[in-house]
Amino acid sequence: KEIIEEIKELSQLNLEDIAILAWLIDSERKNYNLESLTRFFFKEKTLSAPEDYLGQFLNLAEAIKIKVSSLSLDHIWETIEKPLLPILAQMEISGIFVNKQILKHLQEEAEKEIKVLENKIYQLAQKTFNINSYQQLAEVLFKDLQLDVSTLKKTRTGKFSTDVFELTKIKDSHSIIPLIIDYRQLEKLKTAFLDPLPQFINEKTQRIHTIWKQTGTATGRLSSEAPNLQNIPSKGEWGKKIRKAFEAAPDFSFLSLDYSQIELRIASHLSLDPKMLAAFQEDKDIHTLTASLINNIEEEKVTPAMRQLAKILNFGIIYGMGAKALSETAGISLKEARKFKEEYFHDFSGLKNYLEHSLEQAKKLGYVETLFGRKRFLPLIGSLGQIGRQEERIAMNMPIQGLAADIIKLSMIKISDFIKSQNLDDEVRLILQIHDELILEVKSAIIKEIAPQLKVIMEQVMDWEVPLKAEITIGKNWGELE
DNA sequence: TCACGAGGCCAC
DNA sequence: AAACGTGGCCTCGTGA
Ligand SMILES: Nc1nc2c(ncn2[C@H]2C[C@H](O)[C@@H](COP(=O)(O)OP(=O)(O)OP(=O)(O)O)O2)c(=O)[nH]1
Ligand SMILES: [Mn+2]
Ligand SMILES: [Mn+2]
Repeated sequence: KEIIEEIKELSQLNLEDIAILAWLIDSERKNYNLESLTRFFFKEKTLSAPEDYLGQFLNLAEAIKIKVSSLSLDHIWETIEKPLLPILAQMEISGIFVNKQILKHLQEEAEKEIKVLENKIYQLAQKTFNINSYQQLAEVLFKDLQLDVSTLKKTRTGKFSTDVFELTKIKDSHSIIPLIIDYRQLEKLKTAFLDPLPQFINEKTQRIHTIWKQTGTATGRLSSEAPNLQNIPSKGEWGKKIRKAFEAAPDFSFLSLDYSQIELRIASHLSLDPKMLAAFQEDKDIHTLTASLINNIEEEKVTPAMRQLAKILNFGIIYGMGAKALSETAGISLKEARKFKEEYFHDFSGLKNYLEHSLEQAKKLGYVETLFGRKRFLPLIGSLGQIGRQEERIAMNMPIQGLAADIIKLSMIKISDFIKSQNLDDEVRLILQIHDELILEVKSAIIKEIAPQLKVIMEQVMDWEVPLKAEITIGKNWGELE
């Protein structure tokens, strides 16, 4: 501890700062602790004797500073990551209230439903087995019940896949299949959310305090762990039920602001694609447009589920999805998928050119970067085969996903400054960041007045031709935002 | 008892 | 599962 304090004073950096700087240099590492960083930056040496630690750490901090500035990463550090750090620390301290009784109730409800499904499955299988074991499940389906395997994909280790997509393909061949699909979903919600979440509730605060990881991704996004609050279920009846357990404090409400079609808007700005820019100038919704084209219906008839699927298609196509995957995801023929992609990039030819430009830059320089200079190195991009191809897709994705991350981080900083400047610390708190969405806890009495101001901050953060748009929703709990 | 890969699935 | 990408975390099976 003493040593750490000394390091702080001498280098003007603390351990967290060093980790973040190292992450800016090399964003794909698992680990940014001092041991592994020392090994990385002074390749031949390992940690020396304890009495040399201080000197070694100072050397490390110095080496990292030099590297940061040679890669021009100072800007992103000074303007984004450094001011963000205390904001994340405050968000951890704030936490979010979770209603234990609701969770417990849902847990029991899920358990009952799971038991019922379990028994029906055993009956149809005429034996009991562990449904959670896909090996045992595959044996029951394909040996005992003799279900047709001819259409089924194999996993990469050569076994028959039993994932939802494959099960759905054969769902009409036996009444056990739909039950297994339902079982899987409920079991997932129970084991991944309902069971563990109560454990994370802090006794003193009755709130969950996630860990916000500032060095957790290769693109600049945040991640959240213990528990991950960025993947709480949102779809369907159960998603809503679970989110309802996250409640605003008495006299407070949740305010959510989610950027509309964010990576598409960013892509239009970066590519200057005339059609895509025009679409956003006219406040069009490209996810909805894609849904209407795929389903052959009017945009007014597009359901939320259809729009969600179209979202996957839009980003999938942009980031290099193949025609085969497109056809299966969209539920269209291979021929139609090929045609859809062709027309997509014909319509958005400026986008296509931009993506190719990203690829060229990556091949030439060995890295890609965002508008703010956040970098991701791609040492294998020239190589033949699967890994080379994968890095090509990364090269197309990172400058866009990474810029989206830069943008929302800037918004967080501006919103935090706004809260401070207006002396609203007791009335407005940042609670969650979910990649392109901020959730705040705001005194109900002033929320109507605050919401549009925060919306403006988020929408004006970039000063671009293409409008950024943030959608406001408000509610007493996370499941009932309107 | 623990660590790890595989398979799987939740979110953006 | 796949020529979309970014994560975290669950269970199972296996091997120390
Ligand atoms: N590559 C990829 N990126 C995704 C996917 N889903 C979400 N994202 C990224 C791109 C989105 O712009 C961003 C935010 O997700 P949202 O669910 O908020 O979607 P988006 O903002 O596009 O539409 P929205 O108007 O908010 O419904 O996350 C996906 O399936 N693939
Ligand atoms: Mn969005
Ligand atoms: Mn979102």
